[in-house]
Amino acid sequence: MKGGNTSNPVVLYWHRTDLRLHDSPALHAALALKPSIFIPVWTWDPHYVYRARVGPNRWRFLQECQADLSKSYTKLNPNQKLWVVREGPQTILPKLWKHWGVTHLVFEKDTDAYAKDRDIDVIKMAEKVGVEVIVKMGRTLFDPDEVVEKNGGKPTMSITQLEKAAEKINNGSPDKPLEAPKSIPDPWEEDKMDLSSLKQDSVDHEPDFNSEHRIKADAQYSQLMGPNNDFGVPTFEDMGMDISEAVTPHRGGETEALKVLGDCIKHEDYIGRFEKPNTSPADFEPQSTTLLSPHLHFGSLSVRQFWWDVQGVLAKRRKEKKPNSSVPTSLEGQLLFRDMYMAAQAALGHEFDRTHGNRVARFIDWHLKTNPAKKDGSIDGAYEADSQDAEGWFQRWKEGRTGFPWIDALMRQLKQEGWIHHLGRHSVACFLTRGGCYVSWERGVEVFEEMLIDHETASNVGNWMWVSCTAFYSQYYKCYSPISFGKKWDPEGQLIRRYCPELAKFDKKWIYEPWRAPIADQKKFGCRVTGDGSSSSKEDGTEHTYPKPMFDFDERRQICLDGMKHAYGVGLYGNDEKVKNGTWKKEFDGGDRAAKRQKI
DNA sequence: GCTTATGTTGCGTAG
DNA sequence: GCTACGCAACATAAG
Repeated sequence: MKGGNTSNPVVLYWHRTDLRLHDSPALHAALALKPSIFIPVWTWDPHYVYRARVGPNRWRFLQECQADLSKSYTKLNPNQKLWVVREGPQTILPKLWKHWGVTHLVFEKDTDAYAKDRDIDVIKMAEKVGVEVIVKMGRTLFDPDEVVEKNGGKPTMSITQLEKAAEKINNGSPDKPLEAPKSIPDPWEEDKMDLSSLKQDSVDHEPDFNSEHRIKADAQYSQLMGPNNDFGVPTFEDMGMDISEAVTPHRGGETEALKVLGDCIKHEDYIGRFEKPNTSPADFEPQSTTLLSPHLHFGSLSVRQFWWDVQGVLAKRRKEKKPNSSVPTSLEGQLLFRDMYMAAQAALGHEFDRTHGNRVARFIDWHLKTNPAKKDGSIDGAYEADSQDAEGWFQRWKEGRTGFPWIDALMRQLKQEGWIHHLGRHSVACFLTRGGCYVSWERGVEVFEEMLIDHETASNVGNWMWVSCTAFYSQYYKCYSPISFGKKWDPEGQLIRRYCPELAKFDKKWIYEPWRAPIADQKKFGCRVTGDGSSSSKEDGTEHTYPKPMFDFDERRQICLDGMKHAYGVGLYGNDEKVKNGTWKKEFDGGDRAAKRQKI
């Protein structure tokens, strides 16, 4: 790679998945160039804005991360901030290189399949015009590509595989965190920073996966430098969205992330004895886990900082002869799972997030399967509407009106707060797929993608495949019950009372199964169990209603179990020819099994 | 190639 | 409140 003017480097730092100053190997490398000019940018990419499913809560979290980072830059240098430009990186970056006389482009490595393609394009363009590119890994404990290589080129399908691969990289020890910079060089003077003379490339507003959240036309791309021409962080106003819809109590930003981490680390007993299966999915205020996952997603917290802070506590406890929990249920184990999914994603690329063509995804004759990719390899998100029942169940699941209070409370918590406990995710995911609705895990992935503030493609897709027994895990006969699983953690039904307030007065005897309460009791508790929970089914008057269960769970569990057993017996995977050409149906009684399943 | 143990986190029932 | 076990039984790694 030919460098530009290396004696006076003009460094463009491209923030993406690293909204922080602490422990950023890429930022460290950028500043090590001793830039004469340093410009940290964020490209407000139409691909993410329109083609990723993002709900109001995650937009808000992202904006808080951007605003906090911008403020931190300004604190170190009053001339600095995060410079947000409104255009796709593939078109705006070459214009910026030219306009600002950039010699070096520096960014953190990404594992996402779309991001990888995008970065390859950008690197090629940079090389063409003599801009030197520096890419550093910093998003995971270990470089996912290196993990894959040490795993024999195969996706990591168990935590043991991940650990063994990590052992070969650095004796299983991630790099130590780097200090945040103490100073930041200047950008160009105001006149040269101004981009008014640049022509903005046209932006494809359609399809807009997030249109349902827009209350008016958006003006995100009205000006390259934003509506105030100040490179400011986009607002809900710009996006045509209503900020009052973003009701999550969880706050974004590096400052907040480091504060939460610091508070967690102080509780040494909690850190040392942490076992995920023993943390309650029903706890709120405070939650039973750290809530640091959204910060890991946006990079407002470095995962290696988290890892080594935890290691510090564990070492201290070992010295004090206090017991520590172990992988995989410990806190370290949770972070290793994240790396495991990242490496699986890195190995599989575009195959990873769908069934079709996926070599590790079992083929199961789910309802509402994603349609196969078009000839050009693209998928438009459409799915096969093979069952009206399943479509209805899917909508009721999504909206939290299945008639099973434990499921509905969790789905409403998810929608309101953008976060639910991992075991709560298991519970609702099992219910949608192999333990209730027999709907494809691909539908669940999309709903979580939209709603979760900590949405990480690798972990989200990986966990959906896990829980649906599509990959990673295969004991489909172990099924979460929407009644007894919640009861075990929360016999009083506090979570249900909070998120399904219409049931708040129910006796604990009925709170998980309100349809079984005698009518007289329902009247006494001020809530009738009737209808399907849709707005049209609600009776007028002051009395509350809660929907009847949408099916008999025990019956559905049996039907699902039978379906899974058959699919496992057939043994097809997503990359099988029969899956690709549709002849899989012959193995599933000519495609009749789905029809039979509905009639039961 | 065989057997055996293990695998992030289940449920329902019996004692 | 706790533990043990049947459930119906897969994939993978280790020996």
